[in-house]
Amino acid sequence: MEKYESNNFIEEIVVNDLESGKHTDIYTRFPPEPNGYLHIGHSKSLSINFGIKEKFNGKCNLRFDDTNPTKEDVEYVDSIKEDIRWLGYEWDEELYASDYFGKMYEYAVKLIKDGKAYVCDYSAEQIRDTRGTLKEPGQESPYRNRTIEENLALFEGMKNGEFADGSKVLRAKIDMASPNMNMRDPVIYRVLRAHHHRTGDQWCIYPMYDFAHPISDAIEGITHSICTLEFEDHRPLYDWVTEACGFEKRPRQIEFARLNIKNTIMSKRYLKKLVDTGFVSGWNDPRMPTLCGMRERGYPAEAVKEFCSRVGVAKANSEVDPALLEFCVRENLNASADRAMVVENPLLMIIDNIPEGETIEFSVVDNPNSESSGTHNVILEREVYIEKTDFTLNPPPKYNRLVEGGLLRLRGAYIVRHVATEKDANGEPIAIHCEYIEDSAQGGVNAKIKVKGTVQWVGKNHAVECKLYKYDSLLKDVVDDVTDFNLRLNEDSLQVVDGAKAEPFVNAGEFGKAYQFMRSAYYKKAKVEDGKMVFYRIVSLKDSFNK
RNA sequence: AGGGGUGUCGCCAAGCGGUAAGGCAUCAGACUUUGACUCUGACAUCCGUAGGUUCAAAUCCUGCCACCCCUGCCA
Repeated sequence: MEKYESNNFIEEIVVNDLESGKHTDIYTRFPPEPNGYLHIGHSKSLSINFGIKEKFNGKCNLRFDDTNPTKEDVEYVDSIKEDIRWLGYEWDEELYASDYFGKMYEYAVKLIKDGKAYVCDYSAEQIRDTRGTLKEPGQESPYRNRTIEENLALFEGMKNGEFADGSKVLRAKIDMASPNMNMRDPVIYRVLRAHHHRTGDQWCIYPMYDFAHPISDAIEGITHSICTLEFEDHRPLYDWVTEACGFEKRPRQIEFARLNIKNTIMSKRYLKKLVDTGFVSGWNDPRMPTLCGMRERGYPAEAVKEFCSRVGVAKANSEVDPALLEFCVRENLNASADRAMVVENPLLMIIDNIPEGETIEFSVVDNPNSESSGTHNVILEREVYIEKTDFTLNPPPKYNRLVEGGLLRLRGAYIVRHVATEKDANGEPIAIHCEYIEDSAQGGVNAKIKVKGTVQWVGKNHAVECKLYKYDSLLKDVVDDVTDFNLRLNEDSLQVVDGAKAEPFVNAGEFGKAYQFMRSAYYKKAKVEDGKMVFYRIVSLKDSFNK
């Protein structure tokens, strides 16, 4: 038998079950309720469930937990499928809890016949009032000892629409004195006249999660039912249901700590509110921690998966540093993103020994970190822009860019020597004069001259102006008061981008591509706005100078 | 008459009685036609805490402390 090494406690359980012969085939499932979009937190569950499928050559179903029609919608099932595909996971079967409504009804009837469930006429309030408290036992319902025949007739009446919403429920007959609140005769079916996105108006009773989930798992032959920590208390009920229903092969529920990221909103309720109130443009707004938001922002799917893998799986509540996610994004983009030059705060540089109107073309690699990289041409001319911060009259210690009389390499082109500075009334530089050094381009005899620094630049007449959206993620403290969001949206309109790289951007097919703007950040081409290209910042580069 | 969980470096996380892996972050240095990347080095005498068992404990036992979850006809 193949030897497996487990990376976390869940995989360890799986390995043990394989080695002990308890299971020969592993089956997991990802069970979202279609009531919202998937966010980065879900990717951890995805990573665990599909990770086990892939690692142990097993199967994993996508099953929508659609037992509460009042909250669910097809819009959500479509988006969930799209996001899972984006991550590159392939589910074996696409199923819905609602597929089993018929079977679940039958199992409920079986429970009644076995004396393990009863119809209760209590109102929701009465049930609450008799449930007891954390420290005191509950009281048994007066309907608890109805005859099997009566229960059967009443339950069928519930199904047939003879009773008003909320007037009757089916309860499991377990133990009103249990210290576990979930075992105090939990409701397993309620009367609810709501249109279901799949079964329409066929049903007016719907099973509760605690009843539907274990049955769905068991029917599908799930071996390991992985969920989050808050369901630990439900495990006895989960086991009770599969046992009472008489399943031969009973799945094992395993719980792990959900993913939290420092300063990041993960609550579906808040995210929905942000969307509904129009504070963001939609679920896929690039500031959102949703998978589609991150996709829109330019995060590579592989980076998200790598992040989940680095976070690990355990049972301790934790908050992961968002820097880890950004690291994974940078790591991925560093290998894949083409480089482009951009100047955000331009300072005019006049290269005196290039005649007016003359241009010099240089070929530069798109991505020096990639062996299969293509090249593109950049055009040097008499007047170019460099970043304001790349020249200073008063260099601080360790400053290695341009100073008066100093040398500087224009990336991909020549080394230039500073000769003069034009200043405004306040003594601030408004333009600098330089001379390029002959034969200092790559391969030239003077190319090896040592210069302190290399900077990006754009030709004045060959640059394209675009817009940069420097989105920051929505911050948690921002939504503490939902009426007063501060969205941290910064829009910088700037002089940009070396023309050679910019031209093709207007072709639709080029959108979505990520670039590293030299010495600033990774950006993604997003759209055209007011005739200008719009870039979203994906993530910043590490910058040890600006610290 | 409460129950169920968790506590190992700033943030995650291995560890399963034999004397504290790894990653992120941080700091220092090297390299560099991106102050990026890469590379090198530093970074827990200590594992919530107090006792106990043992030749030996983060790992076993006992008490205590802290935090999380549970009183939906939500999932």
